[in-house]
Amino acid sequence: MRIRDLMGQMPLFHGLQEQHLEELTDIVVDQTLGRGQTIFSGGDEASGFYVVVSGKVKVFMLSPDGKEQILHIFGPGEAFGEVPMFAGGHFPASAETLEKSRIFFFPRRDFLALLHKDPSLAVNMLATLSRMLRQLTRLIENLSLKEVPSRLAAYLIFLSDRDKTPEEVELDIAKGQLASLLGTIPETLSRILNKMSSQGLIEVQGRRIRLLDRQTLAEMSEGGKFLF
Amino acid sequence: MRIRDLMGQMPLFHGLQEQHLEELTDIVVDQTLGRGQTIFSGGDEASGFYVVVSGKVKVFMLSPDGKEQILHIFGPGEAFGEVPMFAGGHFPASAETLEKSRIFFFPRRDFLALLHKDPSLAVNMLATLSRMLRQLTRLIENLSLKEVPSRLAAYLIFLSDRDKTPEEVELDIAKGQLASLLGTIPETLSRILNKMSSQGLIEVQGRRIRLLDRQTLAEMSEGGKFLF
DNA sequence: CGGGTACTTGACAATGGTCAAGTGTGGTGG
DNA sequence: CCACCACACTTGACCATTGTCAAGTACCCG
Repeated sequence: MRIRDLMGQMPLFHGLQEQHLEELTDIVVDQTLGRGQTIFSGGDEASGFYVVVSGKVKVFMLSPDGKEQILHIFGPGEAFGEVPMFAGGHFPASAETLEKSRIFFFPRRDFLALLHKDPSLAVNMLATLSRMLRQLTRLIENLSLKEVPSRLAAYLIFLSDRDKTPEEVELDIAKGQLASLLGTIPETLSRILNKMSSQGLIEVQGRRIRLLDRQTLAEMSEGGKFLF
Repeated sequence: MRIRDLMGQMPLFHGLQEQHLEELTDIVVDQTLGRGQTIFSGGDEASGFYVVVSGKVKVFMLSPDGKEQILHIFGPGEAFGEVPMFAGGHFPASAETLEKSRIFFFPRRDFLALLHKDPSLAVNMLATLSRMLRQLTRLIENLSLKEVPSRLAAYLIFLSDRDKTPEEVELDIAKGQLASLLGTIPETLSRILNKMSSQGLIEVQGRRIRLLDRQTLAEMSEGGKFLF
């Protein structure tokens, strides 16, 4: 598929003038990375931002002693690494592929020029950043105000809603990565999955999780402290 | 002071065309609120966003059982509540004055129209949102990857840098609010202040805190930059 | 089939939150 | 000017949640 058409499908570039889309295709850098490749590291000088074409990219931070907190996992059509474009010059977090991924890179200079020319591009970008702010707000809410079981319940409900599979979900990331996304460690996640199973809330078979009591899971995810 | 001049000083409106600044003065709603007044609550429908002219506003979330997590405290010249302007229609968090404050409110409709007309306004807004993203990223890093003493140390160092008072800082918010900003509760904060005192790191006299061992505090905070 | 990674399980420790009871302290009204 | 009240903060005893360390098991890929 042509680069031009791929970009036309990305929300970030919706409603752009044809001429500007063409200009973008001229400045974009197309790259394909294997699984587990580093795209940038926290603190790195930034010279542009990225969009996922295919695959999955995690954006995360590391504590001094190595614990990882995933901020977000980006899939096809989603942009990441925009913050240094507009504030400061370095990345506040790190990015790495979770699987073989195709990535578009947009150099800062050229992109900023285009931003000033096409207001819809700027407004799209504002929408993108706002969604990320909302997202991070939720993450903070979860980390600070809820316990791990609530976060897990919320994630399961979220997955089942997203994939429209009310009674069963399939994790699209490894359990260890899920732990990091939920702000905990694999051991704790494992124990909680176990506990939920023995309480008849779920049934775990590898990455497939059956939601036996969606009702209770939904209540837990609201944050109320229940039986644990 | 004239509204026009006040707005001219706000980073958000820097570099705007004179004509557009004038238009803004026509749509702005000027209001003054006493201490502890609610500006909006999480989940509320949003019809615009806000800028602090004077005073202090906290943006925060509440857990179902009442624990509060402050996301950020906004001072003069800072904008808040922009997320629903561009993504979804409701506020993800709540806002309340910490002291008597003067606030400008910008209605969504008129502001969006202006955004499409003046690219520098859009770019300023991108910068504002990006800074907030960076900030929330740090908050998440702290909540998830550091313990409370580290967060406190980082906050003290941050304050002393910000106010350029290397050996002593004056808290500009109540200790209870500081606890909520650091993702903990007053009791825990109190104990940690105590511990740091007995370790000879600091000396506490009400809201005045003497930094006796800046070196160690800096090491504890690991990385330093904190942006509350 | 072998080797490494991912995951699980157990015993333990510690961080931080809960509850309850003080101790200021500032502001207001008598 | 002082007494009092409300509110912010402190302190102590306790314990729940979660992380650490150390093995052990399952499972996928070559």
